[in-house]
Amino acid sequence: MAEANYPLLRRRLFSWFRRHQRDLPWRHSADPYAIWISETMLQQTQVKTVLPYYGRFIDTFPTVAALAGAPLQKVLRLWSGLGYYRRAENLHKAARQIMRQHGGVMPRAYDQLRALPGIGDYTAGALLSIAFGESYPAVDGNVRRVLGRLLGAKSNAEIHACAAKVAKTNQSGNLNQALMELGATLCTPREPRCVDCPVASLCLGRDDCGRIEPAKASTKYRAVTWPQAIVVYNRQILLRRRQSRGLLAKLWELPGAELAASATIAGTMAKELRQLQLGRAKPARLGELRHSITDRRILAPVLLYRWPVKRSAPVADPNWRWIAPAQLQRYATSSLTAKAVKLFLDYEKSSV
DNA sequence: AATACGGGGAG
DNA sequence: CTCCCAGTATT
Repeated sequence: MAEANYPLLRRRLFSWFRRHQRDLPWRHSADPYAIWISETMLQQTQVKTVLPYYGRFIDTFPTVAALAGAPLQKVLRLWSGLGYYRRAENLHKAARQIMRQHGGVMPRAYDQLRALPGIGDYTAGALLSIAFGESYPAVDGNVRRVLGRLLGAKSNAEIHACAAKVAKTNQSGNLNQALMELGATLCTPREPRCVDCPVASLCLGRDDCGRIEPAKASTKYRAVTWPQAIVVYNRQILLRRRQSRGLLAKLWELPGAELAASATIAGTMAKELRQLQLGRAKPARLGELRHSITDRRILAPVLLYRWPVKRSAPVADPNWRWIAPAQLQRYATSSLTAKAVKLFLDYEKSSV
């Protein structure tokens, strides 16, 4: 790792960022709470995906107190489709902790921020620098890549040292954002646009990023079949709530399950719908969805079951509920559930 | 150090 | 289709 002209680097980054930064809603706010929400939504999630969620969330929960006072299900509902739902649970939990321990005011000390669930090293640095104007690095995937190419920083320690030097200024929030913005718009993982880069003349990896790019770990995917049951009775469909831990915790979903090895769709659905006593009802197959959840590549056949009208009081379990399909958006669900219900509604519309 | 945890978009 | 990404918490 070579020495760098940090003052020049900071000047170039800052003036480029001032001129070329994207106009994003959270950049209009100086409220640490709003910045916290945006940084949490942006964890492992692209700007374009976050955009429709951010304003809605801030409007509904404008303050720490509003978030802390809301029921978790309402928070999860506003998070539906954004993924990594633990982030929403942690936000809710952290808001309540801030009410208890900090009088409802976002703490501005590193250790206090790190003690909040869902705030790790990156988010703590982002809040300290962007929201509180402290000279603190914020190292995310973009910064890691940018500094790797720009300065040849390889190890974690090197990258942090470089990031800290870049941020060693009273504009650390803007400098940190400039590094991230550069990584998101120009210094992209593939096909970086070095011709437009404000620091290309200082860059060790210019036009040679391929060789400076760290080796990427081989990702392994699992092919999964996960049937989705639309059980219809009296224009309503059946929804159930998932368990409190693990994948899609506490979200509502259509009955169904990941097929175990060597299991069949029919056998799995018979088990999942056992308490409904549908007998040997043969479902109609409305179509197939493809969806990804973390490492799973899901193939989801959507199956339509008609509830036998004569049976009464179908489901007593409070974690199962009949709903009108149009009411789905009142429930916290994953995108897979939303896609399956949409498929059903489109099917109904076309078959009338 | 590995693994779990969503989802959409790029190419 | 494969690969990637504005991370954190758990094991």
